[in-house]
Formats: sequence, structure tokens, C-alpha cells
Amino acid sequence: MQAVSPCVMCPHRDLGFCGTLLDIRFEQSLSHQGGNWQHHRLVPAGKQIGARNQVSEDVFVLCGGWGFRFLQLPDGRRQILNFLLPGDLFSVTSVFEQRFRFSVKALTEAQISAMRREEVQSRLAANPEILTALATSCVAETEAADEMQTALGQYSAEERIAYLLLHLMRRIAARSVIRDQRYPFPLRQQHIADAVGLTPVHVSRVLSLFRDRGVVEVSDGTLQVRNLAELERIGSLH
Amino acid sequence: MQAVSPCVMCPHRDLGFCGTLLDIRFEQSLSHQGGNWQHHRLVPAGKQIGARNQVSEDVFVLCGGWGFRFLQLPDGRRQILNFLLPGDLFSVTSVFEQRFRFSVKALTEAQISAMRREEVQSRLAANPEILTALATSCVAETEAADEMQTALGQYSAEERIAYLLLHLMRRIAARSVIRDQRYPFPLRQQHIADAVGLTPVHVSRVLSLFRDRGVVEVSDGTLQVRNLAELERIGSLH
DNA sequence: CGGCAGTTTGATGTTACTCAATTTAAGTGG
DNA sequence: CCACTTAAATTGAGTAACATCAAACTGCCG
Repeated sequence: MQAVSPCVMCPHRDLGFCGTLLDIRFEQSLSHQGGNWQHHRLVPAGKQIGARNQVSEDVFVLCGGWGFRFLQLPDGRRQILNFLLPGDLFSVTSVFEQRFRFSVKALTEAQISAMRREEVQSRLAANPEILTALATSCVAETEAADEMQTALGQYSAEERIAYLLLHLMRRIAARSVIRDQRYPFPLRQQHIADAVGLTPVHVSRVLSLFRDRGVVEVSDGTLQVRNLAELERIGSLH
Repeated sequence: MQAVSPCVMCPHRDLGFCGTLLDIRFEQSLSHQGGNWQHHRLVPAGKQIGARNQVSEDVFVLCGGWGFRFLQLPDGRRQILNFLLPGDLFSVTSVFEQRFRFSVKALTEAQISAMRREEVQSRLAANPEILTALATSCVAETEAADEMQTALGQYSAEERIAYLLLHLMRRIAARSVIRDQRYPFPLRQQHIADAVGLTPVHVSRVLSLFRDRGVVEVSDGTLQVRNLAELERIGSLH
């Protein structure tokens, strides 16, 4: 968790995948004349970044690595609400609310950018382009939540896992070039289980089935799609 | 579905329960000098109000009766995403997007108010109070979605139903005075089933259990709470 | 080599689904 | 007011999906 000087470590300036998001807009509108309204830091894998009910004056963007947002129940169960990829705002709501309504953890080593909420809000009022970027995030977040809710409510184990994989594949592909249908995939089976509401044991069985049927193989850090059509037949919502 | 003249049938002017929402803000900022940027209509129970992928220039608010927002799968399954109560925007996203990402039905006879999106957006840019109202809606929607996702992923049948009842109770109580723990409750068991991802048969069993144990009784249009503490013990997230 | 975290596999248990029949409630028209 | 119809809720029996428990296996690192 060492501090890093602003706008040095953050990869989005090179890769350009934050194009639609808050962070880069702010940099554009700021031209770096200024103070400490923003800072970056590096977080080790597994580290909790934010906790439910915690209060913060900052709005966070994940700009490198993977993270996830979750709710923890008193008895130990947890629901992973979504996975955070480079360029993702933790949540649109944190632009308006001090208090975290959820917890956040780093899945891999991750770089996060924190911006003063006041600063964000004042620019939001002044700059319609930023409002548009925020609205886009809001729409995407809501649609993803609606779909996940549908998957959890209506889908079988196989369908849910297939849906999760497809959803993540689309998001990963938007951020890096995919060759030979091999996607970087740092999730453990426990993460899949907590995201789709199954036990890790059952996730293992379903993934074995997928492997045996030649649909996908998930092993150690990469997801290899063998039969995209079949995966979509199983897990597509439409 | 007969047309009704603007701001006549809509009950929020009497009851004042739209205080935090878009509709009334607009009326305040308009002072009724004007044109056809807004209209109301009355919809019979069971009628579909909006369909997925439909395009509309309007933003909708439910201002009387009950409705629900849902996703329909090709094979007939459907997930109810949330229930709409008087004062609810169908979805914050429809302020920014033409296309419906979900479908909407009237649960009871309902009154809906439609406002031109252009009008909404231009006022949004001009009037920070409206932006605040919208942000509040956004936060509430997102938090509700996160919690529902957690309930669907982690909770047992009893827990899910208890959670749904508690959630609705809070929202109903915010809109009308509740005496003797009796809540107006127009849902059929099929609606509960589609909202929490169970079959109607199983919903019936769980509700029978609740009744036998003296927790709650749901019968024909009203929900009678017998043991609030027990209901909360079962279905509260915290 | 030993230890650990993650995955796999098997056996058994529980929850919720399916199918089908019955009951209840709410109209509707005579 | 009473048959008749129809939608909704209830109940029972059998089954499928997923959870739980426990043991074995894998790869990795010290």
C-alpha cells in the first residue's frame, strides 16, 4: 500500500481504456496545474480496500489490476456484487455518498486512483461532458445489476456460471486484445461461487463438466474458450 | 388507458409523497405556464406499460397504484427486478437512455406521468436541486439492487421472502400511515415467486409456515405482521 | 521433504422443484 | 340467491438440483 506519485503509475494514460470514464476526463480538465485533489496507490492482492459503512471524502477508480465489490453477512456468507476491471469506478453512487454501502477487495495487485469528491462534484456541475460520462457508467452499472439479478433468480448453476464468464469476457475484451480465445482470468473458484451464489464444490463440478464437454477450460489464471456458440447457448440471457 | 389532463389525477399533489423525486421538482420549476412537455394517464391492472427495447422520448414516473419492472426470458421465465410505488421513477437510467432495458407492468390500476426527456435533461443541467434528487434516486436504486442480489445469491427461501416483505414494508410505510401492522399488499404469490426466484408452490408453503408460526399473514390485499422481531431475525441482512 | 491453498471426487442430506389433485375465493349470469 | 366459471392458493408424493461433509489429490513454496 505504498503511496505513488499522481499520474505516474496509472496505466490508463498509455492504454487509453478509461476513455469513457471519470478519471481521464478529470485529467483533461485539470491540465495538472494543481494540488492534491487526486492520488494513486498500489494495493497488494487480497487486501481489503474499502469496508461497508466506512466514510471517505474520495471517489475511487480502479486503474490497474482486478478487484471486486461485495456484501458480507454476519454469518460469513458473502455476495460478490461485481468485479472491478481497469477503468471502473467502484460505484457511481460514491460520487454522491460519503458512506460506502459495500466492501471492496483487491483480487490481484491493483492500482487505485482516489479523487476528492468535492472536486468531482463541482466539475460535474460545470462540465456536461463529465455528467455524460457518469450517466454512461450509471446505465452500464444498472443494466449489469439487473441482468445479474435475473441470472441469480432464474438461472440454473450451469447457466449462471456461463453467464458470468460471458459477461466478464466481454468486459475483458474491451480492455485488451484477445488472441486464440484466451482471456486473463485471475478468479479462484471461490470467487465464482460467491458471485453466482453456489458452493465452490459445485462450481468445480460444473467447470469440470464444461471442460469435459469442450466448452471452456478455466485453469490457473486464464480462461480458454473452446466452443463459444455452446457457451452462449447455455448462458446468454436472450 | 384514457388520457387525463396534466396534474389533475396525479395524487402526489395532495399526498406530498413525491417530495424527493423528479416529478414535483419539475412542477415547481415550471409554474405551469407551459405546453405539452408532460402528460398523465391511467392504466388498468395487469397492463404492460413498457417493453424491453422499446424506444421512448419520455421519462416515466409512477404516481398512483403499483407496478413492477422485470426482465422476460425467451422460455417464459421472468425476473421481477423491483416493485414500483407511487413517486417512483421507473428507472434512473431512462433519464439518459431512450431505449428501455426492461419491461414494466401495472400491478394494480396505476397512474403514470410521462415527461419529455429533453426537458428533463435541460432542467437537470440548469437546476442543481434536480440533479440532487436524481442522485438520491440513483443511490437508493443501486443499494436496493445490491441487497436484492445478495438475497438472491445467499439467502434461503424463507430468508428471501422475509427480506422482500421487510423491504416492501419500509417502502410502503414511507408513503402512508400504517396502523396495527397492516400493510396494503396487492401482490399475488406468483409475483413474490418471480421476485425472489422461487416457484409459486414453494412460496405458498413458506407463507403457510410463516402464518402457522405467527410471523406474518399475507391474504388478499393486505399483509398483517404478527411478530416483527421474528420477521427481522429471519430476513434482515445485518 | 513438509506444509499449505486450491481443486477434485465420492457419499449422503436437504432444499426446493415438478406434477397432479383438491380447495378456496371471486366473479358472472341466470 | 344460486349454479357455473375461472384464477389463485393449498396440499401431497416423488424427484432433481445443489449443499454438506470428508477424504484424496495437485501444484507451489519454503
